[in-house]
Amino acid sequence: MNLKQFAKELNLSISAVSKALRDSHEISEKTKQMVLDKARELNYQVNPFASSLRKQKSKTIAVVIPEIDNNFFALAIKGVEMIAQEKGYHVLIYLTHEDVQKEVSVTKILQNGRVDGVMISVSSQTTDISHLQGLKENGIPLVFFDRVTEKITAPKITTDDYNSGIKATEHLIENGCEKIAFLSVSENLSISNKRLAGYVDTLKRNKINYDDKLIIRCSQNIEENKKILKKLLEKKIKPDGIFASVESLALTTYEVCNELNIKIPDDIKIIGFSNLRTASLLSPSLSTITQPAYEIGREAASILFTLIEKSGYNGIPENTVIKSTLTERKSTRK
Amino acid sequence: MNLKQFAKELNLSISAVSKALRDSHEISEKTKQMVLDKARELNYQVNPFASSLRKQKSKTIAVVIPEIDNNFFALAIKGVEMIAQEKGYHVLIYLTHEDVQKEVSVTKILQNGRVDGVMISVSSQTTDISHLQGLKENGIPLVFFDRVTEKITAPKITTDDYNSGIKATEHLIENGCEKIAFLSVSENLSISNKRLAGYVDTLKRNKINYDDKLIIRCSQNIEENKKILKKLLEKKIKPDGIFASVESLALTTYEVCNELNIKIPDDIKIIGFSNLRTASLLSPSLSTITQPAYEIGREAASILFTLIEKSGYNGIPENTVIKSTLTERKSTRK
DNA sequence: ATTATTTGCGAAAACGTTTTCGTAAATTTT
DNA sequence: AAAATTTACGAAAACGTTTTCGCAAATAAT
Repeated sequence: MNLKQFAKELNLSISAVSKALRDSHEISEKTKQMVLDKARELNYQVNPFASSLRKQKSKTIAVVIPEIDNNFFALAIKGVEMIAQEKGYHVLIYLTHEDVQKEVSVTKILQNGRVDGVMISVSSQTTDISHLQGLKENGIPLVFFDRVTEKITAPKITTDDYNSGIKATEHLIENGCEKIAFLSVSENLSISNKRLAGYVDTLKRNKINYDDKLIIRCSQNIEENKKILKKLLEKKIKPDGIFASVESLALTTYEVCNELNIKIPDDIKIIGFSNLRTASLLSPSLSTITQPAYEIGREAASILFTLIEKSGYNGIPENTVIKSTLTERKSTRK
Repeated sequence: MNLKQFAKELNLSISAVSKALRDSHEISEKTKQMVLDKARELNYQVNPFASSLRKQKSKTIAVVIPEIDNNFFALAIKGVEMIAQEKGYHVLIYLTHEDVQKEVSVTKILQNGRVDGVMISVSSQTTDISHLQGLKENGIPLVFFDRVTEKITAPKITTDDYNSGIKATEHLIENGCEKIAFLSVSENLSISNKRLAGYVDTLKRNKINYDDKLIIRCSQNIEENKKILKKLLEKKIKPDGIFASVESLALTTYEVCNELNIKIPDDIKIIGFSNLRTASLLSPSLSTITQPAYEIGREAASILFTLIEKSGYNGIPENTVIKSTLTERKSTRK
């Protein structure tokens, strides 16, 4: 069913029907009503491709994320989708699996106008950002969330990572830790580095000397990380505190401690970034820094939509920071 | 950058360039190479809307799910996205939040050809399925996964829910339970009913008399469920075993047991469907039926793509069942 | 050396909208 | 009552592809 047939049914012109459907003032109320009624009767839906082609607008955004089986990103998407649905937008999902190559190929594909805007949380391997610059050059609005990069000017929605790094480290120190390991995923991830900076500065302020053997670079692979952590925890001078900069690493630490029979929190205390509902049900319950993932998704989407709809509008802050919260549980108890 | 400008640069016709890009045999190898080189140089990308409009194909599928902050669905999407990326398809996500109305409006929107196919896991409130029938009538291939409905003919990918219901119930009985509650989310959800049927039949086979006060209908709301479960567990004749038919209910049970100081597994044993990585880290570790979510996503996507690409092909089974696995942990220990 | 066939390309017609512009008829203003 | 304006609609030109046809030139077959 297309406009041509539709128009014929009503003995109207294609343009009249089109205008009526878009509630144009050029069409009388009477015919508008007639058209609307007929549209309902025929279950007429405009062809999105014809419409997008003509209007040069897709009413679609893309969300590019490194992984989805991670409550943080799942919740962020939930937030995005909520706003998108309100605004009548469609949401395309692309997973990069932490692979820059995939990130590059995805952004290339998105340059052709398929989407009106892009939200991205960069992969942990991303250093060169020319592919993202490419999007901007093609006039496609871009918003970063959580995993941002300083190298490009665009709205960025994050949590207070530096501050959270401080809070987590202070929390461990207050509970008696003196030798705190920082588990990181990548040296070129802004969130990792900011959290690390908070950790380093807090050690300094507490006159604990910084030992770079305690900055543990982990990988994306759980089994590999287990090996790395086993090596760390089997040392005779093993750390007495662990600050996991991402959820997965906190869990891996738990698993390794179980295997090595290391008691949390007696032998070692753990705090980690996490959005797990089960944090409080773990054995022992896990002290966490929780990011407001859903709100981040909503906020990022809102900003993207104003970017799309009010091009030229200058009131959008480059950085939006939403605070995360520290929840103290048994894994850090004295 | 469009074909017209592109063609002018090479002093070729639009059609020649278009054909060259699609590797047509009508074009000589020499000019094909020239066109391909130029395409790379100019970073030419075909306009997806013009192409879709002309070809009546969108290279896009939709995934409609009730929620995303649930590891099962997150993993399923991961599987779908993997296959889609291999096949060069795009993936649109729609969340219904267990709301039929949203499901109906989403499927209406999808009827206009925006997507080449739809994958859906129906909301727990869905009973009338005319909106899904509508998709089929519009010639849009449809595949169900996990939450299927018998009322419509279409490929369905599920786990062996009936069998899993049996396994879980038997496991509880073997470990000494005699009064097993079944926590259900919805009376009109096939998975819920099949799991329930397995439970009922197993009780019968073990000569345990069935008590319909032990079939607990829960809601989507965590707080409400807490109230319901508290009421159940505060009874003097409270159950000695819980079979949670979805992940969220197992966790709520844990939370309520903590609040009421009921000891798992001594006072009550729990088994639940779940894809949580943290199942083994809970206190106590949770015995689970784990569904191969990722594989379900992959399989459902694969089937959808053959449906799309080989229309008329009859070799697709109406039902594909992928087994789930029972993992025994401490929450059901004797 | 003709005729038949193949090769390589271009013109033009879709695909289904949206939007500009033109223009009768209806209405308002002088 | 004539002129000016407004109202309500239609014709037609985009939007950027893909694909069918047509047709020269090149090659192959007689």
